[in-house]
Amino acid sequence: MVTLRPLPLAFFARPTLEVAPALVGKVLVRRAPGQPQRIARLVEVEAYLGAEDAASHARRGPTPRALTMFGPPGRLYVYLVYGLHHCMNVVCESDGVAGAVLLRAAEPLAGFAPGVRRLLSGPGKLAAGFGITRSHDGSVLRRAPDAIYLADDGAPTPPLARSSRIGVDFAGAWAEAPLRFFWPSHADVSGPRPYRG
DNA sequence: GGTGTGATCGTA
DNA sequence: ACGATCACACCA
Repeated sequence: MVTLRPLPLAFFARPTLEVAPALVGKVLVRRAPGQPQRIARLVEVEAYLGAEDAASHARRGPTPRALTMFGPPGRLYVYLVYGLHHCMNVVCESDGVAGAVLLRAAEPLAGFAPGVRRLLSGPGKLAAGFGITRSHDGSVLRRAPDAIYLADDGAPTPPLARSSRIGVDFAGAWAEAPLRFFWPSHADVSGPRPYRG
């Protein structure tokens, strides 16, 4: 049994561009009632910035959907995409400043069905794997029954690559900004294989 | 009030 | 390559 050190809220009270790469290799943890504790290691994330970022939900200001992105750091920002899938983000920056990191893919470590390939590869699958829905929007990351949190399990810092973000072709010049951070060649990274980098 | 649109995924 | 499916953002 490894020691899980929860990331303090101060970890997220920093520029989104600092937090995003630092999250690759950290673990996501959730224990829901009557279920085994689920643990997975993040292998792919994307940074979404404020009003200047044409790919970000914050680009139109604090609209009802994006309001959580403008709130205090260390909370989940969850939304529904394409009417079907949920996407799970962690809010960064200080209260009042928009910024969030989209959690895109993770390697299952414990509590998931064994033998399933790439079970958490893709933001929709990652949110579904942890049972995260819109009802979790705005919830604080914390180690508590049924809550979700991010932790450092003492594993060494993984190799890191960056690329443009996925699925944001509508965003003009911002579509090409290298704001996707991932563990290159890791089997659980999302997207077509071999991944584009 | 009506309309267009996605930070995706599975199948063909 | 495409369809599923709907909250939300925008316009009127």
